[in-house]
Amino acid sequence: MARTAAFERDQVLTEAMKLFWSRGYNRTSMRDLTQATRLNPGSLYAAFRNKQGMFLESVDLYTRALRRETEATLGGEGNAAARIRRFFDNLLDGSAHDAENKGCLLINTLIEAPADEPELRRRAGEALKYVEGRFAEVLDEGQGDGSIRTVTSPERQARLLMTGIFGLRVYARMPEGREHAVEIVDTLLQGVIQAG
Amino acid sequence: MARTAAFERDQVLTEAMKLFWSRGYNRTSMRDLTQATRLNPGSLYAAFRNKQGMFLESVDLYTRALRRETEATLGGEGNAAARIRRFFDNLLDGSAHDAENKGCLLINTLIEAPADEPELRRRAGEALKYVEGRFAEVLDEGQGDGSIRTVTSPERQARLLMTGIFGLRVYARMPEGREHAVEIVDTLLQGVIQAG
DNA sequence: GTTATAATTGAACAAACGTTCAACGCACAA
DNA sequence: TTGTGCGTTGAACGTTTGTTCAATTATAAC
Repeated sequence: MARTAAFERDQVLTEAMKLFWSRGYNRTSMRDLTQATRLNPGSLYAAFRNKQGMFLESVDLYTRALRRETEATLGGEGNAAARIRRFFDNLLDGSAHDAENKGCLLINTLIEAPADEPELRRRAGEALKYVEGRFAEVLDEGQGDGSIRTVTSPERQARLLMTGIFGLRVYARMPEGREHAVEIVDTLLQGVIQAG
Repeated sequence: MARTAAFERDQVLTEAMKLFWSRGYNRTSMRDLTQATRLNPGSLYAAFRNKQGMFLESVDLYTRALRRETEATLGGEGNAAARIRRFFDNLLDGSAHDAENKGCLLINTLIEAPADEPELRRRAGEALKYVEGRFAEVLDEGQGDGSIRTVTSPERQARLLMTGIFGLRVYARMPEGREHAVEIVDTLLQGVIQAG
């Protein structure tokens, strides 16, 4: 019936996502996106409607990757404390290898997205809420198996850990901030993981 | 000798700062700034060199206010724990009255400022480092008077509290995030303030 | 009042922005 | 082989961006 698309949608979105991630939404121009994807404006607009459409799908792509990573660390072997430890070790590892210091796309979006574009915030927030929910589940399990402190509810602990992650990503942007990342995580987890 | 300026510099900067604060650097245009300040482009450029100059001075203005607030809460009456509590109560109060949910200009800048403009990050980071330093002093005092836990060094505790503040400002951007602000602060301070 | 100096004005600039669209090209169904 | 439908092309659009500057106005010093 018709001509077939000459590009891989996810491949294009990956390039777009990398740009949005390192430069933010506002500082990423359509010109940048056409160059990075090697697609002409018309093709991009046909496939993604407009710049915001590209961004939303980029965020979705990022979110899927985040969920995979979350399952890979919070799921699997070990007791609850060990798995949470694994999640944070993975976070620290990623941050240490982030030469550009891009941080987390969702958190950046939460801060950068304008108040009059609530859809962006909503999506980013929702994706992060998922991580919080998984934290709460694992913490609850940990309060059962004795690896997690029981002075505070799993939900409150989950919110504290999320706050810790958010704070870490901001702290990492300060001069020499990343040098303290490991230590901050240790202090944070001390308050949640059962000593001994 | 010459004509005198017809505007109050700090008054103009206050308007500029409010704009940068609520809309961010990139989404605030020179046109917005001329309208808000009722000054023509030429006057603004004569007084502040360019847009970045206006922003830097706006950040300075904000920083001065932050320092005053920090002294007003961390200084003054009460033991160390009470003063830190006062700082966070003030933070929560300000956040609750922030109808636009603007958050903190310095933290927003740390996230929004591009990697190729390190001066912005440097200044914002420095201003926040000052607060961290004051935290460390008060915490050290508190470890002496028994109001602050001694399991962790004051410097580490200070970094944890800063991370908590940063995290709170991100958490506040999530849907319904602000509803948990008070509770998150409580959980955070539990780990630092001596129980009893 | 005159003059020197600086502040103010606002139109105008080039560049960059997001977006559109008529023309063209390719692949599939018939 | 041909026709149809959709993907592709890239020049061009109208705005908006940050910034400049010659002309004008106001003030302080004399």
